Amino acid sequence: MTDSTLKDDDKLNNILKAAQKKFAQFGLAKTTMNDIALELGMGKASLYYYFTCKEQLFEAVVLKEQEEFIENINKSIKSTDSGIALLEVYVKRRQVHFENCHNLSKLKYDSLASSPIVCKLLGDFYKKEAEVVKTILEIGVAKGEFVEGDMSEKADFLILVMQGLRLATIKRKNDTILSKQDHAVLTKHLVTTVDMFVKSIQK
Amino acid sequence: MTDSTLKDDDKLNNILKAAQKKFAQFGLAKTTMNDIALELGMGKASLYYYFTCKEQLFEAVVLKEQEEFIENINKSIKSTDSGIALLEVYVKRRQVHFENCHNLSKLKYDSLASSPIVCKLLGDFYKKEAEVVKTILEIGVAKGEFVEGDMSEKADFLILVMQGLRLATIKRKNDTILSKQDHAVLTKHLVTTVDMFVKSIQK
DNA sequence: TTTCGACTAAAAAAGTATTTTAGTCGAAAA
DNA sequence: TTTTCGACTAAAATACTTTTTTAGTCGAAA
Repeated sequence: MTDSTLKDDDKLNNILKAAQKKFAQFGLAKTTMNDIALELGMGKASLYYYFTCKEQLFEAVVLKEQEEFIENINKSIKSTDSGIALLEVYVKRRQVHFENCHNLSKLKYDSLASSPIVCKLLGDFYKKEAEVVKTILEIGVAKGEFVEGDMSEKADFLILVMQGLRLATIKRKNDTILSKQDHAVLTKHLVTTVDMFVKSIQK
Repeated sequence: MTDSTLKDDDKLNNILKAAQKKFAQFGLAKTTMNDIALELGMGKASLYYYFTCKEQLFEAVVLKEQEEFIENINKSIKSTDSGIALLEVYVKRRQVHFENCHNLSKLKYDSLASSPIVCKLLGDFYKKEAEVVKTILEIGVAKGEFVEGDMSEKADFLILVMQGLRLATIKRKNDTILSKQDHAVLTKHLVTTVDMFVKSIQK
């Protein structure tokens, strides 16, 4: 790797970080390319040297967030060999991820919340999650913790319920951003759900 | 009860039915008092003889829907004495209710979806449901089916999960109205959830 | 007691003018 | 050659204005 490539990566990373900050602050629709350029102290036109359009930049930010989360879980998968323990880790890490940097989840009331790019990113995230949970469940089966069966279907179901708990919690709070306390309560409910789920597939 | 009271009730019922039909068709915001009057073949002004405002009429429609559902469940409670069986009945009846006549659930994209009256009605429904589910769970405890504990909390949790499943299902369908098939899949997920829940509190 | 035509005030909708913003391009730094 | 940016445009968002629709009233009539 040459020096110039390193510098390129650094520059790109700075842009992504600035964009992430602004998108998290204002949402996709209300963040302008100028906002991001200003944050970086550079001209707006320069951004277009790195990204062809605003949506591509947003996509890159979200993809980075998603990858960090998934990699994080994958590390745990390598170092833990209990399906039950992994599910516990998973649900808690997931919560931290949503609480801290999930730019997608902040788009609830963004006018672009159901734009093609956002839908695609949400769908992709769900697929990645389903894959990871399926892997965890299969580890549990291999270790003799869980009964055998269609783990793909069970993973989908668990994720659906977790997504639902988040949505229902937000709705009950009149669609406002969840407070620290709300997140804590949601975490408790999620853990209860996972416990219940584990019990239902446990040998 | 006199003849005239009967006639009054009949008239009121007709208005409620017409209003229910129109609200289900267009939602709260897009249904005009004229639409409802036209449906009844009467003048708009006459409606104001029975209801002081549009919101009061809507409230009456939703309250009627809610009462029908709750009464329906209460009948089953009187004729069944197994908590497990009652939960199964409950989840299925609930689905039928949402599928057929839940005017509140059709307001997702209504501009008045978060108006005070709608919020109040949703909150009231949740409280009524929580009460009913708590009663069911307590029957289960009394019959020795379920372990003892805070049944109020457990009822809240179960309802939260059920609400969540519905919301998550709708969201995955890009916030469109659920088809018959979608409802069937949702019902399956709800039943699975209740089974899981029962297993987790079973003696 | 119940119905409704005629009315008003307020809100929604449609239409228009103005401003902002995404994205381009060519020239100039680096 | 790679990167930056000022100046520009077309399109979209916003602000503003006018027109239409609608909730709700009232007095008269059935």
